[in-house]
Amino acid sequence: MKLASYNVNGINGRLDVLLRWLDETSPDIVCLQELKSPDARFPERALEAAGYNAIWHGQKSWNGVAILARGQTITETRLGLPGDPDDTHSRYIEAAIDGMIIGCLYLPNGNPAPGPKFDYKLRWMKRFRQYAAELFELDVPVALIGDFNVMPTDLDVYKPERWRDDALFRPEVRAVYAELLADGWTDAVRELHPGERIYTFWKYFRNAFPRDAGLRIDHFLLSPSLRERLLSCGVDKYVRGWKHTSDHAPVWIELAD
DNA sequence: ATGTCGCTCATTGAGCGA
Repeated sequence: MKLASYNVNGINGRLDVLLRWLDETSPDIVCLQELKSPDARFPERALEAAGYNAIWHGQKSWNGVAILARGQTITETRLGLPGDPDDTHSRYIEAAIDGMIIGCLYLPNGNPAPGPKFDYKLRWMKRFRQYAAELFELDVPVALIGDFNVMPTDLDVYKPERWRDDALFRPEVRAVYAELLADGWTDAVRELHPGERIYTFWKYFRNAFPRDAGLRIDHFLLSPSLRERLLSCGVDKYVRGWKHTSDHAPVWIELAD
């Protein structure tokens, strides 16, 4: 069973890229971020024609998350991250699929830091950690998947010294990510490849992709029972080289059935 | 500071967030 994460950076603007990738790689479950689409414009029929059921939480212009499943029932278990009724951003959606809980997240970027956007990011992360702990206690298989907008360590940045003050790499942010790991969650990609430079995002400007000036910010956090089933992982880096592509590449993990 | 995108509102370009 293959689970994937893909920040599409506009699901309607890049629908051709998404459909081509789905057709070529056939992941079983897909978490999408940055739909940049209101609910009414989510391309439900095109995805259905490609063989995928879907649930989504859209928003005009920004944010937006969705979960796709190929030939499997998706039972929505949550829309929106709990802990702040005033939070209007569409950044979390969750479902039960095939005996697992799949949480799909688009964590706030937080730039510029310091500032109100960075404060929101930190608050969101703390809410997320608290909620993740509740899921952890349920003792069911859980995967928390998406664009975390966090590089966990120096190994996850092409040039760490240039990113020290950025909201994706500041110590406060990495500390919360480290606390998630200390809580018992496993970073699936780092678990399988502890010493390897792996990137999932390359900026559009300054020729970042050809220079491989990348960041690893798209992650899979696994509960203990899913960690035991983890077989392999990868980044579909070639997709980042396609015309009209997102600034992220799809990332995937394979679990034993 | 810069760079390059998609989206929106409202006209062919500006502002925003990333």
